[in-house]
Amino acid sequence: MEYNFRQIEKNWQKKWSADETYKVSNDSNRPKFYVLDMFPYPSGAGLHVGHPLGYISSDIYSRYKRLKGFNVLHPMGYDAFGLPAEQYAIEHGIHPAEATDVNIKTFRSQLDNIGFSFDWSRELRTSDPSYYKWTQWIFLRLFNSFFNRSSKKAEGIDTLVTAFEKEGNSSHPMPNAQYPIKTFSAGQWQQFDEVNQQDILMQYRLAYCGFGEVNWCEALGTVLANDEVINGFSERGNHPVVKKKLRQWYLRITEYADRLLEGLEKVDFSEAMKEMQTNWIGKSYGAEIDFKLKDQTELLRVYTTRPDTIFGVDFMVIAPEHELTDAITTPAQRAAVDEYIAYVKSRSERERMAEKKISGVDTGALAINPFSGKEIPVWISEYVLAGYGTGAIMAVPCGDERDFKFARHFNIPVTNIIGDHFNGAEANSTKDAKLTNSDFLNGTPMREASEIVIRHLEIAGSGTRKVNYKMRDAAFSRQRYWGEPFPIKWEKGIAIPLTDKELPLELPYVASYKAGPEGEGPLANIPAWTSLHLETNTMPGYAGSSWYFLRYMDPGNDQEFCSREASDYWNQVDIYIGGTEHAVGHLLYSRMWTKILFDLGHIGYDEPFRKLVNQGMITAVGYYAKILNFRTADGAVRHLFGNDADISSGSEFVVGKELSFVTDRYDQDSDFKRIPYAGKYLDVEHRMTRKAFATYKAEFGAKYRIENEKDFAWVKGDDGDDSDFFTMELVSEKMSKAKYNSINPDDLVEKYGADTFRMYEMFLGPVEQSKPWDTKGIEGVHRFLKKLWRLFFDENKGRIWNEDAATAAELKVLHRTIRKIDDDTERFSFNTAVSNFMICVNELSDLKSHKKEILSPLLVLLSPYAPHISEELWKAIGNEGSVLDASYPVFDAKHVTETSKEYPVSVNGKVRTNISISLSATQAEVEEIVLSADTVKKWLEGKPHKKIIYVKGKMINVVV
RNA sequence: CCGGAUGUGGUGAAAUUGGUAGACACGUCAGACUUAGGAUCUGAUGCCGCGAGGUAUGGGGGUUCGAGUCCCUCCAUCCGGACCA
Repeated sequence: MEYNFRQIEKNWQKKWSADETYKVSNDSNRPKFYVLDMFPYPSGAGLHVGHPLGYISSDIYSRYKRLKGFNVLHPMGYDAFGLPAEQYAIEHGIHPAEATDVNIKTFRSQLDNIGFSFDWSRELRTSDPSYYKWTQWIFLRLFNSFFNRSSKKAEGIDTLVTAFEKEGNSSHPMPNAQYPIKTFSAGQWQQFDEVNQQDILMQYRLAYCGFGEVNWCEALGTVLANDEVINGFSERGNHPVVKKKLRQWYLRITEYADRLLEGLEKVDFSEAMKEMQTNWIGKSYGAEIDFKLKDQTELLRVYTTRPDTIFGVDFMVIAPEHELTDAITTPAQRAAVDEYIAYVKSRSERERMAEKKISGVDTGALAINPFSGKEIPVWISEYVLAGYGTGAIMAVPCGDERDFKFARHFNIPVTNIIGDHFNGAEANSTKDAKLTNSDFLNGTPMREASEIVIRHLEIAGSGTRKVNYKMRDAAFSRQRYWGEPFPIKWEKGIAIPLTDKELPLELPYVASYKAGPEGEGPLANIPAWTSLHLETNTMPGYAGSSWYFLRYMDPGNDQEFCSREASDYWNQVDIYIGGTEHAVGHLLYSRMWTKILFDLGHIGYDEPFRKLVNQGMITAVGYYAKILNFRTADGAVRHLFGNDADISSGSEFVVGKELSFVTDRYDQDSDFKRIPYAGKYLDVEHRMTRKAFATYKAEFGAKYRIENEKDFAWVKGDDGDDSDFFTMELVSEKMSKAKYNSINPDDLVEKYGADTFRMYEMFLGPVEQSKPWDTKGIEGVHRFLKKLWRLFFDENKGRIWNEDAATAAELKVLHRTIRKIDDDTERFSFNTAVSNFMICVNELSDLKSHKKEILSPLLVLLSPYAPHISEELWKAIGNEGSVLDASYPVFDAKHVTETSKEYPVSVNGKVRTNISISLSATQAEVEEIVLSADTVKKWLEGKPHKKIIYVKGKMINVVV
């Protein structure tokens, strides 16, 4: 009887599915546990071996918790709406709905292949009307609420209207600093017409519509959120992104900045993750200072985090787009300023970011230092951004590098306010100096000075304490088709929300999803849609994923997004597993939505994820032809490095630019030639021989096109073709279908089985760590499972397991394993757990142990990792029921206690020998034994020992 | 430039609180069984050395009886964020 994993795995998968083994009830007297994976976007490429890493971890943990007596929720679904799906659809000429359907089928079959314990009866997809009905419903809650800054929580917009009617907006300051109306009284409110009133309310709503600079991506034909733009290019597709003013929907996430920061203290995320979110929110403390301008009535307001440096201000810089630029420019500087503004306008965002050239123009205006009365020139320069702070800065060159470079470039004199800390050659941003040249602050440590300055400013009325955030409100609309329609219609410029009864507002089926006539979404092309004045934008990808963890709790509910009973029972996600790439996007948005739903009383907690585990990325190995060895006409062997070597005339072969392996667009600019999946054809020195290359071509040639091989320079060795070779470079790179470097789990499951695959993925290393994929090592894990099998069955003899009583040695092995596996699993150390299984099976094999008493508990331990083989053997040795419902073995210390220990004995810190000593030995006894040992005597060389360090159960060290 | 993480054999990696560095595997080498093996089993395998022994966790320094682990400093790689005032 041999280990026929294909048969075994298929059988059990069928059985588990038929028995609904993984169906989870909301009604249980066992404690709950919620394990969630970040659900995938079902791409056309399917899963590669990197994806299941997190899923396997969560699956092991879920099964482990189940054995430990918990009612475990472990669901899976699909993030099916969004840009990538639509791009894919356009590229392949298929409707996104169909493409998504096909892709999901592929995903599902790949997932099923690995034997996960997902409760598929709870599957959801964000593009399903029964799901996005509730996304729209939550959107309406956001639309109909505002952030009350006094209570620091979301409240219904009707409370705000009541307040306006009674007292204007005196208790609820206008959140939008750019809005023309800042304050109004109850009387004024009554007199505004409806459009006006609605417009004001729009400034308060948590989901609001406004005009704003957005990240416009021409190639994708849409607006992107800040986190979807990387260095001026789209995250998806790497297309250029420009700033553009458009009517957009936004989420007022800035109001939640503080709550999002505070919340980080009560969740178990990695420090790195918290740091990333904190940086993204970018809270800074400082002051807004109003500078009077000489001969002008306007005030120039700046934001600074360093009010303590107020006496070091040598010039002011305002953004070229600043609203005061025009008004304050003196006639003498007019021409230069106009010219500079024209220059700035001609430059793209990208150019401005890329180039570090110092540029700027003096406006001729003079600002007046509120304390010293010093007159300070006001410049414009593109290094100051209109969008941050007030779009103007007070420049302190001795303490700020950019300011210093600017001052030096334009010969502006620098005031030193930090004494010895400033060397005149570069700025020093220290906070540890005592101030100099600072009037009443002279001698004050900088850290104390900020407070003093702010107090003085507030008394003088020329400044206020101010907290600033880097984070902007999140753009929440896309000019695209494949997303949730907004449940909003427009009448006379007023956004009217649909009623809950009108939901879902279904996405109409269209044959073509090209952009609308004026850059709007494709929905603008549908007369039936526009005639109802419905909003033509759709929601972004992160809408559906911001609350999906709640839907799993109560997936079929058509009355509510999730019943309060269900969300109270399952509560927060206990373990959330996914990649770091969602650190700022998805995680911040879902945390915000959770807080809003909590504030409005729909759920009972305001953080969605109690603990977050970030799985590392599995990288691929890329193979590049690096060194080519070739023979020239004069017979010399030469080495050609990549394709950048210049081949002198007279060589036997024409090599160089013509030499190439054309495989994909990524190698166009590379110095090396990519040869996909070359791994198993290389020898230890990463050399590809001519013979191996011929085999390679036979297998992959048709698939990946290898061109111009005739120009390839093979080295002729003395012993024939075998010694012809070229050397390849191996590099780590991201797995992607386009790079022809991804590995499909299906292939590995087919060859080794799901259990082997699962354990091997875990065996690679710690879950959180990124690591390269190398298929070679999988054999070792497969051998382990076969070896396990042989504890039960012999190829020839059949059954060899028996029901004899276990020996002390066997029990010791078992209980050591129980302790290790339990501990490792609990702390997500799955790689060491796999090692410990191997050690256990090796030891049992050495003991020739085939006893059910030992093997049964072992199978329970193993079942989270390798469920199929565990279930098969569990049944084969005559156990009742499923191993999945067995109870977890309990560690008993009495089986592993030792009476003596083989101590490493060191002399002066170097281990010289091992001596077995009873664990109950006293210090004096140990000293006597150690000193009488021959080896120790030898190393002491007759010298007296100074002292003997004896750490019970650990080691002994003799100090001379 | 700022922030975070990581540096251990040919490779993936262990070492939970400062206590025998390299567990467990891959690979390699040698051997056994076999018609054959890409099956299975046994042994060896950080480096130098015939050996005794020496030496070794990115480099340098420190604390300690004892450091991969703690402290200082420098270097390298990866990942984020970057004209953020």
